[in-house]
Amino acid sequence: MKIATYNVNGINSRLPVLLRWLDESRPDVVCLQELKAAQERFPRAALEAAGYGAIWSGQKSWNGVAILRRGGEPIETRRGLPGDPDDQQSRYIEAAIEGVLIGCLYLPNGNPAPGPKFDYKLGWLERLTKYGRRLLRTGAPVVLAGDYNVIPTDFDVYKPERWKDDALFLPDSRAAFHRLIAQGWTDAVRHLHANERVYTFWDYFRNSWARNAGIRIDHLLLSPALAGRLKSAGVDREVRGWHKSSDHAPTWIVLTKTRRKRR
DNA sequence: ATGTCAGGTCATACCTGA
Repeated sequence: MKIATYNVNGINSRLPVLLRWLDESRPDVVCLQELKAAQERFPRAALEAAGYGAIWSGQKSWNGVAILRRGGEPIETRRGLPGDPDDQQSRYIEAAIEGVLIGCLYLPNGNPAPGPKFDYKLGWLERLTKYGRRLLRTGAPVVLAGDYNVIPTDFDVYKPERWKDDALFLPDSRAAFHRLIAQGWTDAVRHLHANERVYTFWDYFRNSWARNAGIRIDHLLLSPALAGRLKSAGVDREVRGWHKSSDHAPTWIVLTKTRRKRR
């Protein structure tokens, strides 16, 4: 089973890129972030024609998350992260697909820091950590996939000095992310590519893509029940170079099938 | 400090968020 996460940065304006990538990469499950589309403006028909069922949580102008499933409909298990009933931003949606619980998240950017946006980011990360503990206690196979807006280490950024005051790289953000990981999650891409430079985002400024001035902020975290099934992981970085591409590239894992029980 | 996008609007020129 191939599971991908992709911050599309506007699903309607990037639709040709998304459809081309789905056709070429054929993931079984896709977590999308930054739809930037109201609920009724989600391109359901185009995705259905491409062979994908979908659930989504839209929002006008900003945010928005979706889960796609090839050849069927995802079974929705949750929408919205618990812990703050006043949070109106569409940043979390979850589904059960072929025995795996798929959490799709778009963590707040948090800039400028310090400030209310940074506080919101740290609060969101704390809520995610609390919820993550709940998920782990169930013992279920879980993937938490999405745009975390956190650069975990110096090795995940082309030039750490440039990002030292950024909300994606500040010590508070990294410490909170590492507390989440320390619960027992496996950072799938880093686990299989421990000594490789891997980036998932290249911003539109400063010719970043051509210079490979990237950062790694899109992550797939696996619960212990799933870590043993991790077969491969990677980034479809060429997609970032396509015409009218998002500033992120699709990031994916492949899980081995569950072994059939003997009778 | 700069720079590039997309969405949105008291719209064809700015603002915001990223």
